[in-house]
Amino acid sequence: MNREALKGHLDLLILSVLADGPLHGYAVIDELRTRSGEVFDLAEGTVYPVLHRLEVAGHLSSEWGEVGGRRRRSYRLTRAGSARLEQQRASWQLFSASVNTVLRRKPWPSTP
Amino acid sequence: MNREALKGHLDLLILSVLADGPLHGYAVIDELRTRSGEVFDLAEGTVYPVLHRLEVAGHLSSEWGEVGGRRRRSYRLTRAGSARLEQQRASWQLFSASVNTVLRRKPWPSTP
DNA sequence: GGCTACGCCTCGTAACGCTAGGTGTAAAGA
DNA sequence: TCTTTACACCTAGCGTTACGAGGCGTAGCC
Repeated sequence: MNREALKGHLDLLILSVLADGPLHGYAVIDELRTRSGEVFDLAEGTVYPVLHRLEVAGHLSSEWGEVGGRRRRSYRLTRAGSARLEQQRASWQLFSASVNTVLRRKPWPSTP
Repeated sequence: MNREALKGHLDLLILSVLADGPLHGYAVIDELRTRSGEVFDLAEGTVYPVLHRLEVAGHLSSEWGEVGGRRRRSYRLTRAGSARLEQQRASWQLFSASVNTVLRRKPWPSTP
């Protein structure tokens, strides 16, 4: 898979897994890996900055907790985050449909 | 549409339109805009460097010509370019399918 | 004569994902 | 006991990329 393929689509993926309930960062990575069938195996250095960015943007809210002696920061979608997710979904639909259209186009059949 | 959405997918699109026959740079832009229903309206500063990069990589070959007093550089897919296209296609299929899988996943239905 | 479309080019910038490095706890294995 | 692995967080810097802005030149139209 292309190294840059995720660019511009990562927010969508992360918002998407968080739409099914709050998760902490590490769990987001796990969830994405599992759901995608090991295709998306994201580095921590990839995911954490995104979570921070989304929180600053108001699309996520976070809450510190502790489980089994380990600090965790749990993220949940805000109302704005849900709206953002829907918008990103639509954006993805348009994008992928357009790519597929370009890909499917074949040259004119020979008309003898 | 996301500003970065194209990243990592642009080569695929360009190789794809060139698979249906040689085109010069300006025509590539036109073709992509038309095929995508105006969705992909790429800047020249985006496309020309990609064509150069793909040529250096051996995926395209170019030929200068003149039509109506205007210089044109026509690009055509090499054999390596065709192989690259197929590989990129497969890559896109995997990527988009994986994104869709992540998007479609819903929380477990309540089992009362 | 000026504007638009055609047709090519390059430099600089911003944004992004990721590598590499760091901190710390808990559990499992040697 | 010591070390490794998994969990869980963080950040600075790097490389790639698409794109904006600018430049060069021709043809055709108003």
